[in-house]
Amino acid sequence: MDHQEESARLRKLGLMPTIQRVAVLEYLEKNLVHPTADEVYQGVKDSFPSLSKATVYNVLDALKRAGAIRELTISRQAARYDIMTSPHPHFLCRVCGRVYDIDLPHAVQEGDVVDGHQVESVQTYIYGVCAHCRAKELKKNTALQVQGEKDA
Amino acid sequence: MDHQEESARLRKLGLMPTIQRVAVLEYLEKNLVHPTADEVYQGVKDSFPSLSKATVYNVLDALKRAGAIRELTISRQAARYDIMTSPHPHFLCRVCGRVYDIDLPHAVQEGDVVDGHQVESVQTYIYGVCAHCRAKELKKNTALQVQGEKDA
DNA sequence: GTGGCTGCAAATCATTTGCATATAC
DNA sequence: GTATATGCAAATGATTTGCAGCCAC
Repeated sequence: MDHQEESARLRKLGLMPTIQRVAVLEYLEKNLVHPTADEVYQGVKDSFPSLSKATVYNVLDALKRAGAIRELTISRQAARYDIMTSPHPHFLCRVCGRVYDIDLPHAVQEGDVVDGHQVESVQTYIYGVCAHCRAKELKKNTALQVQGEKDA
Repeated sequence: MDHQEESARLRKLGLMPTIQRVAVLEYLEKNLVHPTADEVYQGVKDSFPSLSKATVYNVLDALKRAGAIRELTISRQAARYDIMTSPHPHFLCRVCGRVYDIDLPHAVQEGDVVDGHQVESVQTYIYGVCAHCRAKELKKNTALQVQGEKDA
């Protein structure tokens, strides 16, 4: 795998294409599950053992300020990162902790003015139980109910 | 000031009406600027010097789980707290750091199901420059422009 | 060359935790 | 009296910072 594409992308963003930046960008392109800084670090370190976590934070910050990625504060515990695409809501499952992309428009758009405030970016975070975990809970409850009927 | 009202409210929420809980609830009712845990602590401590910050965190967590307040993760630095009202977006000014309430409906409502995911709560965070800071920047730019014209 | 980046370790700071004491009922 | 909450101090964990050495240009 050559990294020409990522290098060119970084140059266009006005960022020096260091090996670390290429590696982080590549990781984010291949892992669209909204990883935390630590997950990026763990993932990239495999193929790049000398990588420092401080560098991961530096790179993520540079990419964020260059507009290549978005930072999600959907969870209080740790920021998550997402390759920049058209703005869309995110869903955090309180059971499994996964973050899903939601394909809906925001009510407010970047560039709008609301109540006199200039809008530069928008994030919508939705919290609840995801389809996957709902199905599991349903199955468990059905099993319990069957058990209860046997007991009765 | 009696605290009968807050005590009754706490009881209804299923929470023991301790002095600390009454004080925190009262503070939140009077300070609708979305304070951080530390701001609540500093504010309440004035009239209640023995208060511990751990207790503030405990109380905020109890109120949150009882559904009396909402926790905002609009900023990565610290959570902010808001007396529970009908859901509405919040705006964080990157210049002054203030958080404003925005009177608009969410695209997704609590209780909805989106992509099979059960929605329990929704937060919309809007980032940019607030009306107040925009006005200030405009004034400064105008002054600079006038200065530039003098220089020319 | 040299300015910007990386890597390391230490510092920071919000939040959590353990536990002895105090309080609400 | 007992279960629950508080207060203190120490622990945790994400993020930041300082700084010496390294790399891209």
